[in-house]
Amino acid sequence: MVKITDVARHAGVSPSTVSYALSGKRPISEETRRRVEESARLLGYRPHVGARALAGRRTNVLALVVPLRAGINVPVVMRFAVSVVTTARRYDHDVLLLTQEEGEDGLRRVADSALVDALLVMDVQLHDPRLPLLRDLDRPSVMIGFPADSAGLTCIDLDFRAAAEACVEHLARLGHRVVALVGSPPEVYVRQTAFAQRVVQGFTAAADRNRLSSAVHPCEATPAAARTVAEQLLREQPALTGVVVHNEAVLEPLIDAFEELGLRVPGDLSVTAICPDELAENIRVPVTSVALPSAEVGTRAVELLMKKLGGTTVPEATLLPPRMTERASTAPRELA
Amino acid sequence: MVKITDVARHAGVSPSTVSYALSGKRPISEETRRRVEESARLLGYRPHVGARALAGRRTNVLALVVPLRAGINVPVVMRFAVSVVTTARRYDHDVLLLTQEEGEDGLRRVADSALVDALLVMDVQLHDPRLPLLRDLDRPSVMIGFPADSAGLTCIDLDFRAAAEACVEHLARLGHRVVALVGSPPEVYVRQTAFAQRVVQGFTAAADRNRLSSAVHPCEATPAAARTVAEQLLREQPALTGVVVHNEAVLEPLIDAFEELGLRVPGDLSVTAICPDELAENIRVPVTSVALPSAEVGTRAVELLMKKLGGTTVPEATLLPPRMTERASTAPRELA
DNA sequence: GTGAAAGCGCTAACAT
DNA sequence: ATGTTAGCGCTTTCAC
Repeated sequence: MVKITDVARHAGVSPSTVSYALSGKRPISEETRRRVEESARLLGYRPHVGARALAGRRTNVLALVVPLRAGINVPVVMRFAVSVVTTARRYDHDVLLLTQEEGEDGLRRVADSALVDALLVMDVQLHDPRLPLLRDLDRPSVMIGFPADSAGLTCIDLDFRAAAEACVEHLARLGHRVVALVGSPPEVYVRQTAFAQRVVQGFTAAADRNRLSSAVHPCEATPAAARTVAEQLLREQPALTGVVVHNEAVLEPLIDAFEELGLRVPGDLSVTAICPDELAENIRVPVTSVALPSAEVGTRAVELLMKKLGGTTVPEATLLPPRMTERASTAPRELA
Repeated sequence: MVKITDVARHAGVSPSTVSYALSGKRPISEETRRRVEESARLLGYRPHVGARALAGRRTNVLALVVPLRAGINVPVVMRFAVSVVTTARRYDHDVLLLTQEEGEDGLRRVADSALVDALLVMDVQLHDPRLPLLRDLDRPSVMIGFPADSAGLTCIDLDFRAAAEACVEHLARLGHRVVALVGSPPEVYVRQTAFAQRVVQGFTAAADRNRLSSAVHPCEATPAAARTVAEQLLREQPALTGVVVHNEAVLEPLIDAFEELGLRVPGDLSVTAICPDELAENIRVPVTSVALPSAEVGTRAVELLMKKLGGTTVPEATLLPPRMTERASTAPRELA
């Protein structure tokens, strides 16, 4: 293993000069800096992270806590994780993967043992048991999602309320007067996940504002449930012509079910969704949707964390504005 | 921060005794051990991993390299990753997440900087550029998948050849005489991923052994491609009654396509697959399948790594035997 | 602008 | 069975 003293000897300077030349934490003559960098490169020097952590109280490692519970969308989590790792690397940081299962103990463990400098927590619940811990921890953290009380925390997410409103406004502009929201599985609401509730709030508010008749239906993540909901919708709202779907798993089955029930999309029924673009684009009828920007959230979250590590204060709440793409699933209401 | 000297003072022993009592690396009187553990618990002592790594040359962190390229199945990767993290925790280890993108540099970086003790590499190619590095590294590693030459490496994977054979044997036993394999997207073969080729070999060998007429078709991961392949199959092998699918993305679309072309599954056509059980169970026609045991592979891979870290020699190759579950998609051939 | 030297908290070899 | 102590490789005063 090549260490800092090796580089120092090779460059003809002292170890501390190597350290400073490489970190830039104090002025070094251009000439020395060059020689040191050259030597480090030549010898393939990699600072021992343990030693660095011990002396400098920095590991350059971030913790990422991923959920693995029912109702979460795996590709979304994965995309998010990859974007976190990629962005972290741009800031010369690595990422330690923790599962939700480890809970508060896991967070405390990696923080107290100085394994990580900062934490990124996904899938935050309205009354998340980890919040007090995260507030107290001496290490900065960023949460993906919003709890009921986000004071003292840094949170980021898609503006789900605005996303739902955008969907409804779009349908209203197309002349639709009776709309429904097909939402997440019931357990998501029971768990009190903020984003699901915000979608409902945005949906309802926008529907009321536009004087639309509206209804909300949670839906299990199975094709059978989609079919059931479709039938129920037509029974309870016979004049229904606009649907907002916030449930990746049933988007396609739902459209199938509607068509099997004799409704053409978008001829008889306009469908919009809040889902990853990738999904919206690749189903039989490409769906007008508000994107779930997992990659962007990941990038932004890491950037927030880096600012906090650097001592900069960052806004407590970051809401990413919805971005809607019109596709083949929405059309003006056909007047009977 | 509470450190080992704090615990030592509290327990009335020396720091080294605390270290030994906690690690069990030398005999400690029952009485002392108990006192030390009690003090550690009471004070909430967490060894500083940096200090431990520096002194003990062990970080208790594993690197996991995940693929993120075209043609890989995201939920499978995620399930695998979660099982790796969970198993690693059972051995008191954490997991650092690396992306394939970082390539050899990434591996060298985390190894040289003593960030990790060992490496787990997914999605190994037949002629993987990382192999020489992994052979040379002073740190143990385990690969998921098999390269062309696995000498000197530790590899583990489902026995894909046996899996394909099991599918064909199953069809043969049911009386089918003309069979086809719908395989991975062409790029997977071009990349020379071993498992795809082994499936082809197993399929062909078993078909020949049973004197079945057979054909192999790569297939893009889109419903349109599935449709095209289905049509092509019926055109080129009009007597086709058995299909093996090794391509998660098109399993359901393919069955849909066959039925739209007038073939009932399993009435006219028996379908088997090599895919995650979760997928096989949850499509319209539950499919007889050989499971893709991502979670088991993850667990076993970590166990192998732990043995290697402990100095035990482990077999170079571990092939998990296929496990087939019969479902609704296969039936005896109807004699016309 | 650069160097010398004191630790950071832990483990393990060396004592007893 | 336990204690003493010398580092592990780095960062960061403190000195010049």
